[in-house]
Amino acid sequence: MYRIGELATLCKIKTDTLRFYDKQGLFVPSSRTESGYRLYTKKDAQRLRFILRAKTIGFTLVEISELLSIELDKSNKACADVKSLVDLKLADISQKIEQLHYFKNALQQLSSDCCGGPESAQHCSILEALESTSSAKNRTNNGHHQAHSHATK
Amino acid sequence: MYRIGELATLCKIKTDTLRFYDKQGLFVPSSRTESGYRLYTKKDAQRLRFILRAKTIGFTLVEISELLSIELDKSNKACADVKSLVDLKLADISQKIEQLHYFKNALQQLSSDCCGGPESAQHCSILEALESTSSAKNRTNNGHHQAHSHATK
DNA sequence: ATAAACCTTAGACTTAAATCAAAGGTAAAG
DNA sequence: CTTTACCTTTGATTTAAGTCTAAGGTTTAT
Ligand SMILES: [Zn+2]
Ligand SMILES: [Zn+2]
Ligand SMILES: [Zn+2]
Ligand SMILES: [Zn+2]
Repeated sequence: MYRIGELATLCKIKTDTLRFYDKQGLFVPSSRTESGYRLYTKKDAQRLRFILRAKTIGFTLVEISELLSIELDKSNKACADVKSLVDLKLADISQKIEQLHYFKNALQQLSSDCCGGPESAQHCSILEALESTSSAKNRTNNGHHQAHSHATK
Repeated sequence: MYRIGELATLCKIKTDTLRFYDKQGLFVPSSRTESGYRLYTKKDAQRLRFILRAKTIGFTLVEISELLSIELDKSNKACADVKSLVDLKLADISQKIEQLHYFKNALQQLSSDCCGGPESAQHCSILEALESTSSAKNRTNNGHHQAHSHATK
């Protein structure tokens, strides 16, 4: 059983945040002491870690709530409902990953095309890199130094 | 040459947003009419699309500015500068992707364990997993339908 | 000539997710 | 017994990225 301060330091967040989550109904301690102290179990801590992970990945608190709150309604919900919600998020994430990959490829192309030397970067273009990855353009010449003149002065 | 309203509708954003970006120095029209109307070229539009794409991926406007400043400044920058900045962003992105993958896997695990049927979610594996968040649970039995009674009634 | 689109500055409001502070307590630990 | 941790409520402030409104004016299009 953790008390609010313990859990907070354990998860590197503020007690304020935990009280905030509590008030929002997002993360309610599974019990209280007689005197009202919040008591969190290890399971609570795991749930919190789940929440925090979800957060760092870009889920909003509302979305996280949604996921967690199906739990409360579960006798009225079908497996289909639950699964579809998860699958929606899954599609979301997949798309984001895809877009990030697209970006990453473009930047990687740019980086590998760039000699990294002290000369002017006139011909290094992020926009062009992104354009070219989107349209699979003429990447025939062997990269940057063909386009660059500075390397072969 | 687009005027602010044209570009806005073209990219499905508000003119307000464009003026905002202008004021922030993030996205300045490449010219103005004599009378002061903003004029955007096709290149501007391209730049804007870049910005919007970057935004949906989760870059902040500041980060996007950084990315673009590489572009604007490039004649004053050396290849080394460009490359190091790009590589920094690359690391960023890679980390983001990694995190997203982590979460995707978690969701996929949940999703694939659920029958997705019309029955009560009372014993839905997804909810059970969220309840306990013990991701490494007894995954020995072949998943959801062992736990469920509804599938084999 | 009138409406629609644009210009400016300036400030208020919004949402999300906190964070901070203050007031006025109770409980737990050394 | 006193300090520290906790409780409550309320309200202010923060950051990001806009959005909205208003006032007062100019330009463009029909
Ligand atoms: Zn280069
Ligand atoms: Zn070079
Ligand atoms: Zn099922
Ligand atoms: Zn299920």
